[in-house]
This record gives sequence, structure tokens and C-alpha cells, in this order.
Amino acid sequence: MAVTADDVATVAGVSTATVSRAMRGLPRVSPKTREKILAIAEDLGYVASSSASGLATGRTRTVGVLAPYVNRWFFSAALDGVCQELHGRGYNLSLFNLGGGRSRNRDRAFNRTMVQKHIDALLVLCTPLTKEEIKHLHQVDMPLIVIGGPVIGCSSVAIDDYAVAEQATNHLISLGHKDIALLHGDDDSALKFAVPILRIKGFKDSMVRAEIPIRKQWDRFGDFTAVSGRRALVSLWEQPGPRPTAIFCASDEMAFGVIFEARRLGISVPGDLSVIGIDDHELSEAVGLTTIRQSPTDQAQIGTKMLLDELAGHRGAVRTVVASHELMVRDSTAPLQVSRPSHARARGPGA
Amino acid sequence: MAVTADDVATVAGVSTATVSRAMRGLPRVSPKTREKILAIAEDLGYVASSSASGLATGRTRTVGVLAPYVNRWFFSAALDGVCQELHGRGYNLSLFNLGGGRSRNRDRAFNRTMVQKHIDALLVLCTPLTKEEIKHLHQVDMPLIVIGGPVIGCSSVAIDDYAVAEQATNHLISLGHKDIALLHGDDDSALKFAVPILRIKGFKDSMVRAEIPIRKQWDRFGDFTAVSGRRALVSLWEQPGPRPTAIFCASDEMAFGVIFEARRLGISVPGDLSVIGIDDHELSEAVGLTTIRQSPTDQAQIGTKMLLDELAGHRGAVRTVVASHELMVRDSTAPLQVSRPSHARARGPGA
DNA sequence: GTGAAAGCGCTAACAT
DNA sequence: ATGTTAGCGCTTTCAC
Repeated sequence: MAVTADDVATVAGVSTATVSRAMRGLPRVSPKTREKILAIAEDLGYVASSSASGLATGRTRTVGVLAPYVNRWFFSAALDGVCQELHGRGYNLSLFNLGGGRSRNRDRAFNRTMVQKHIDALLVLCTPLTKEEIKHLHQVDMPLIVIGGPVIGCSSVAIDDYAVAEQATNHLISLGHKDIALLHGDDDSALKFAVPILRIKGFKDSMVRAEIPIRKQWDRFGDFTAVSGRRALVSLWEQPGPRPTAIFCASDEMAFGVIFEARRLGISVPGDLSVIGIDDHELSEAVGLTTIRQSPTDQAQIGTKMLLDELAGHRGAVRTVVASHELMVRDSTAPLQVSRPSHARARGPGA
Repeated sequence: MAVTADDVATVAGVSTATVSRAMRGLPRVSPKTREKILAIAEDLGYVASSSASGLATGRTRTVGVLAPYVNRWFFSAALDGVCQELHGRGYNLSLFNLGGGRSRNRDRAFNRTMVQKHIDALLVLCTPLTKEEIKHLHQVDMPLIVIGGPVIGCSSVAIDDYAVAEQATNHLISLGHKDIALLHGDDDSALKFAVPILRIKGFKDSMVRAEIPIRKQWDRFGDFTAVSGRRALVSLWEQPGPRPTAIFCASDEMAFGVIFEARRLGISVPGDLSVIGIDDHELSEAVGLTTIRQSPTDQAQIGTKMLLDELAGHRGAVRTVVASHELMVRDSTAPLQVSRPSHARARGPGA
């Protein structure tokens, strides 16, 4: 089990200092000795203890990732981006999951503790943070980047959520729609997470600019899941009065829910209802969902690279970057049918 | 930055040993002293260096997770399970992503190196491993568990993939289907991963037992993604000759692809084609997909618990467990229509 | 180019 | 109940 640098040194007939230098590719070791040491290390299965070198150098070669979820589209895609970048650079990844809805405060403090003295840099994935938490993060003096949403006082890599929502809404408007419902996400209202708010604002401003009235009765809350999308459509269709001809969904997963439920209710998409999402989820193409593409993987990769560059000594490497987005027009949106039949049921599911 | 146990000790007027005991809740510290030390530590923002304590104890309080992907359903769900269990137990999670398809061998060796001297236990997520890799894992003498698939010589937590495939197939057969296509996953053939193979075998044995001929021309390969499901259906429908009335998909994501593409092609599900999957993906209910449910989250949680129990001194805690599964009948499967119209196109997408 | 020695910050016997 | 002391395994001056 415990094969140490001493063991290698003894076998090689050199000192541990030389072993250390040889293993890390430092100069001041003759090619011959290095080769010999490397061979012996390989042979003995020697791997430097990260605890020991961490203690000696003050560096753990580990980047921490703070995430509220790990199994939702944005977060798992971003995690993949982090892994990709960390890879060849020889860094480890330490994952801190805040556990989304469940177990709020106590665990958060716990995590703050765990983070310290353990990692060289921290990447925060689109987490709603309290003011106090932000303060704590700054106290821990290490490179820090936020992915997927702006946080005051922190550098971040994210799309311009306001512009994205605006563009999505304009797409609907340009197709002639005026009766547009809004399905917004708001899964952490207490913490005032910026992303849902920005998307709502983008939608509303766009409507106002086009002089289209926003109907409050077509406003629905979702939690970024497909299930909440289904619920929203049902409640929209159950309510008396006129019905929207289009719906702006703040995320693709909610848009999926709307589309799947529409099929059940016999509502034709895009015949009766145009649906647009935001994200370009991996299933969106297969579903034929019109959406605005963003790449959490790319964003996370960029953020990780900045962190690593900063650690490598490039001061100022970590900075705020606005990531790109792109409208993907597919089959779920269509021009408004001027004279369309009333929203009668067409047929049962799958018929 | 560097507030050490010494600092706390000095302020508190005690020795570092007492600080260490107090911080870790060990006995042999008077309640008064403990309280005082805890207060000062809190005040100074003291957190023990994990490198230092790791070096001193030989334990890092970190569990490693080895995964081929982090952004696919099974893996991200499992990761969530690991996080949940690790949480309150004060353990950290170190993530090693093998990077799925890209960059095969070199990186794998790299990871093996990183793993050692860094973690106390290892959880392997459903990874196709070479014989040599398995050998290496055993050499690293630490608790080890595999989630989601059997690996020779290792304890594992997984469903009985053979039985699951059998049950799914039997469901189709019991509905009267005889013309059943097979869409199997096989994303890592070179490494002979057991799961796809077991699922294929379960399907075939079930067919043979029911004395139903297996038609080779209805066999399709997929890679567990929706896109591959779409492709499979297209090629199935393009080919001349009779068409299947049902399709067994080795994963829900591939089944999604089949269903979405069916809609495009005007094939009614389940009218013309019954579709069954395996997994019970988070979107399956919304899609109305009949499937066999498994919970990677639960499996990972069980596996992690065993690992932690073993580390806590319960020898024999790590062992092989067969996880449960359950048939979820929804809207994508139906009894065979004895006299059905030919597979004519019904209408365009979304119409 | 290589070695000796002094830590890094903690833990764990052993004293007291 | 508390302090003293000796490492844990590596890195890093500083000599040679």
C-alpha cells in the first residue's frame, strides 16, 4: 500500500529530493537518473501522496465545483465542461452539491466549511447565493468564477438572459402572435436568483416595445421541469376566456411538458399553439422544439480555463465573459393562423 | 488566509492538541474549553487543512467517483445519489470523468494515477473496464463498489438487466405482439460492457421461450441516445418487407427518439407501433412511455452507504446487491390490432 | 546534478 | 483534562 518517495529513493540509490524533482519533471536532474527513477516508480506503483504534497506546497491541484443540482440539464452539461478542461491539466475536481430544494441552510454552512483548505479555486454553477454566502466566498481568497448567471461582485460566464428572452419573444411576435402566454421559472424565489427574473423582464419589455398587452391570466410559474410545463398548459386551457396562440417557456424542459401535454389534449403544435423554449436541451432537436441555444459545457469550459490560467500565474485571467446564444427555429413555432378553428379537441393521444 | 490550529491555540491559551480534540468533538476536553475553542475558531474563521490532517491520519475523507459520462441520465442521477449520502457524513466527493467516447487510453491511465493517495474509497459508475483496469483497481487496496452493472470480481449494486429485458419483452408478447424489433445499445463494444449484452440476451431468450422468431432485419444498433432511436426507426421503416408492430428499446432515451420520429413519419404509437423502454427517465412519464423503472439514485446511495460503512469499520459492509425494478405501463404500448390498416402515413408532423 | 535538513499543519501516543 | 513530542510524506532552500 504505502510506497513512498523514500522507497523509490532507496531502490534508486538517490535522495528523496531527487525523486521529487524527477517525478515532477523539474530541471537539475540528469536524464539518466530521471529515467531510472521513473522506471522504478512505475515498477513500484509509486504515486505521490496528494495530502503530503498539498501540505508542503499549499496547493491541492483541486478545483471545487459548487452546484445546487447535478442531475439537471444545465448542471450536468456544465460539469462535463469542467471535467474536460480539468483533464489534461492534471487537476482534480471536488464536487459540492447543495442539494437543491432539500435541506437548505444547515448544509450550506457545512459546505462552506468543507470548501476551504481543500481546493485551489472555486467554480460556482448557477447557484442562487445569499449576500452572506457571497461575502464568505470572497473571504476565502481564491480564484472564483460563476457560470450561468450574474452574481454581484463576482466574475461570471453566462449568456445575456435578458437579450435571449427578448429574442425568443420577438420571434413569436414576428410570426404574428399577440396572444402570448408566459411560463417562467422561479425555483428559488427566496434567494432572488437573477436568471428567471432576467428572462421574465426580457419577455415583458419585448411585449411592451411591440405594444402588445401582457395578460396576467396567462402567466404561469414553473420550476424548470417538464412536469411543471404540463401543469401550466392544463391550467391555461382549463381556465375560461380566450386562449393564447403562443407560449414563451423559460426553459426547454418546461416547453417539453407543454408539447407533450398538448398532444394529450389534442392541441396541435404549432397549429393551435406555437411553443418556444430556451436552452437547446439535448432532446430539443428530436422533439422539434424551437429554442435559443446556449452551451453550458462551453461556458463551464471557458470558466475553468480562466481559473486554471489564474492559478498558473496569469493575473487577471478570470473575468466576466458573455457567452453566445443562437435562435434555433424548428417545428414548434409557426405563423399565426389568421382564421383558425376554435381550440376544439382534435383527437385522443397518439391517435 | 493561513489561520492554523496554532493560532487558535495561542488565542485560547491552550495547546494545538486540545484544539484538535475540541474541533473534532473528541472526549478529554472540558465543556468549557471546548466551547471557548469553538468560539475562537469560528471567530478566526479557522478550518483544519485537509492536506495536513490527511497526511497525519492517512485518510482524506474523500470518496472517488469514476464515471464515463456525467451528463447522461443514468450517470447524473447516480451522482446525485452519491452526493446525498456523502453529505451529512462529512465526506467529500472527487469526480473522475473518463470522457466517454473521446480520448480513450492515455487519459484512462492518467486517471488511475490521480485516484490513488487521494481518496478513501472508490465508486465506479457503470463503466466498461478492461481486465487490466480491474486489476489495477484491486491493487489499490480500498473499498470499491460498482454501480449499474456487474464487473467480475467486484461487488456491485445494479438491477438484474437480464430479468428486466425479459420482463419488458414479455409485456410486449403478452399484448399479442410477435413482430418485435430490437433496438439495443452498444456504445462500447470493444470493452464488452455487460449491460447491453444482458439486455439483448434477455430479449432473445424471452422471444425463444415464446417460440417467436427473431428477425435479424429488425435488429438495430443504438448508442443510448434519442438521435440513435430516430435513426433506427427511419431505417426500419425505409427497408422493404414487413414491418414490426412493436419495438423493444434498451433505453428510454432511444425509445424517445423512436416515438418522436414516429410522430414525424405519421406512425401512430401505440396504434401502429408499441414502444417499450428501460430506465424510467425523468421525461418518460410526460412522454407516456411504457418502461421498466430503475433508480440510479437509489443504487448509488446504497453503494455509497456501504462504502462509508466499510470505512467506519464495519467489515463486510460492501457486498453485491440486486436493485429493484418495476414495469410502468403507460401509453406507448397497446394490444396488437389484429386487423390494422397498412402503415400509411396519416399526416404531417404536428398536424 | 545531487543530498541534507527544515518545515508544511495536523494527529496520536505518551506524559503529567 | 491538558501539554509534549514525534512523526505523516512531501517540497524546498541551501550546501556541496
